[in-house]
Amino acid sequence: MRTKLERELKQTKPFASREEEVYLGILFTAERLSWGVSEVLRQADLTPTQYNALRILRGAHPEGLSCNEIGERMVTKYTDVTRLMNRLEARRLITRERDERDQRFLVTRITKDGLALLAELDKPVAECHRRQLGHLGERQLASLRRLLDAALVLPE
Amino acid sequence: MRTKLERELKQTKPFASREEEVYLGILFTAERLSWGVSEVLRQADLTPTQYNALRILRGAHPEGLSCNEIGERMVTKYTDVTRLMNRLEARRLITRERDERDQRFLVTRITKDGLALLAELDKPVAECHRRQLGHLGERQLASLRRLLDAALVLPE
DNA sequence: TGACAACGTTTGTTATAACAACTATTATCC
DNA sequence: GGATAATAGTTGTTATAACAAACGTTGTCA
Repeated sequence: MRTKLERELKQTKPFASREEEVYLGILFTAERLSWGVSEVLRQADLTPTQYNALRILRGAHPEGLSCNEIGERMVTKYTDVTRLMNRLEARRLITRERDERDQRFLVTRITKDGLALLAELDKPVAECHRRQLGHLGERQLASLRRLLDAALVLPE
Repeated sequence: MRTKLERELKQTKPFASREEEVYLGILFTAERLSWGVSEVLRQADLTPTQYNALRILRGAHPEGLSCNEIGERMVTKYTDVTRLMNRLEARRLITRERDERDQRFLVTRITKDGLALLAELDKPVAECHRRQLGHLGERQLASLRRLLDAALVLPE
């Protein structure tokens, strides 16, 4: 039987290889899932990138992080952290200050407003995930987690 | 033990839920995999989006497709097919002509040059996939394929 | 048959991602 | 200790993604 992926992509010819099919499956699923989350984030006027950065800063609260560190922890590696932070700072969701010991570093911290915004989103985001993936159940989610981890080849 | 995902994201706190972990796992894996392919495509000066569109047109050769149809078949749903095609047409990788029967439609077809460019890329792309996913082996690839398909909730 | 809706594509606008060049600060090493 | 490299962040530029409004063509229905 045709997979949902084939139907979605209106694929008429078979995939070139098993690897290619899985590759496209992962990309397509990622696209679908992140689209759902984007919808939720729109109510807070946040892009997925901005949300990701704020989540990272919440995880690093109250110590804060440098720009580079934020960029490296993001799901989609990000090069232009400066302007991303400019926008969040303009909305008072983060603050920035020079590191006393090493003036090159800029320590970025999430603000009370930022934390409050994230708190508002926690439930709707969790519900979105449950709606999109909850039907898989514990066993399949665990399998998927294990296989995705196996798929990740660490950079040499 | 910590997963590769946790290490990659330098995650210090546990994920909010199993669903969230899988969600981030899929997004991160997709990012990693597509980064590898982008590297390969760079040698042909093609973006992943352009490559995806050309692949679709090769699949629909020689009948061709309308703009909307191309946009809908793409892995990441695309809204601005017109300008994407403008760029490909400027490079003589596609041609466009009005449908005789219904002047609203614009039939887009891949050219010989476009087919030749794709043919050049077939082997390096396949090798990239094998490098990135081949180590999983048949069984795990099949499982992953099945689970990803199960994860896809079709739009109602 | 003529107004209106539906459809496919184009265009305008804005925001942001990607890349490289640049500035400022700290570390290294002779 | 001073030239040089390394590091952190900024800025400039270009290309493109996202969104909505507009345009032209075809279908529908009174």
